[in-house]
Amino acid sequence: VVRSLRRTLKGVRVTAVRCFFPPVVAGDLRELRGALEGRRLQGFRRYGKYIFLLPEEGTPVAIHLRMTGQLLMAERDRSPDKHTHLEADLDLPGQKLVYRDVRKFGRFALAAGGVEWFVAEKRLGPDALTVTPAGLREALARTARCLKASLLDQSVVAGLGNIYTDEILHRVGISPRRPAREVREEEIGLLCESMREILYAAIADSGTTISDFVGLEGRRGGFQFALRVYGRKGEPCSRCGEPIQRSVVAGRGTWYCAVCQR
DNA sequence: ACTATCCCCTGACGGC
DNA sequence: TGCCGTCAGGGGATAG
Repeated sequence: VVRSLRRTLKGVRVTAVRCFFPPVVAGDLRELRGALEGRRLQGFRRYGKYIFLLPEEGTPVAIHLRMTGQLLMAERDRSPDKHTHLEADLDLPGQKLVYRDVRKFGRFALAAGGVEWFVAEKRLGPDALTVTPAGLREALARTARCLKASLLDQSVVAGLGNIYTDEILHRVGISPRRPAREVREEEIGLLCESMREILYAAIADSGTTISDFVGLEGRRGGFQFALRVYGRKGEPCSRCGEPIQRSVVAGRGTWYCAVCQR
């Protein structure tokens, strides 16, 4: 999404912001409008699951899509549907930026002290694309939780959700139930590599669409067809052929191979 | 201090 | 056909 925002909206000015569902803005809507209206969007960043819009000389805007949030380019004269909660008019002829969210979990917030401040405030750990074994080792060593619960904890590593965590654990051959502190040194290195491999492959495929995710142009991702375990209960493991299992780990549906993952 | 659980919210789906 | 219960999951709040 951030890559698309850069291609489409770099240097574009926001001319007006309309909100149709106030809770989508965490904080004051007037302040959000103040941060965006009349300003050019000069940059876009991502940290973990957060997207940051960086207006010229202004306060960054943090966006979390949660489960079903969508940022979309739309025609200016198109009227908002029941799931559209926020719109930004742009100085692009005939276009606007739309935020839709069926389940209303997603949020816009002001990062008043800047991106780094926001990341610290939210207690986010190292980003999953740049985390080093040293950075992961410490967090895993001092917890009593299982590995899957730790990887889903955004203060341990920022950016992994349920789907990618299952895929990463299958790729490195570790059980989601393994106590985090019992993950060996060389396995921590493999975990870090695997995060990058899975996430970059998913990005190259424009994301994973189980139900709602679409990119800025409204197109579904393609990585759901490359998933090895998530949602594939009973299908043969891509590595050993044994049926994929499903159970609940860390309160989440969890798919894994009981033979390959120990 | 750390961990587990509940809750938000809507649509899809299964059972009757 | 329609009604009801359950499930999906990110993260904040709350309980233990």
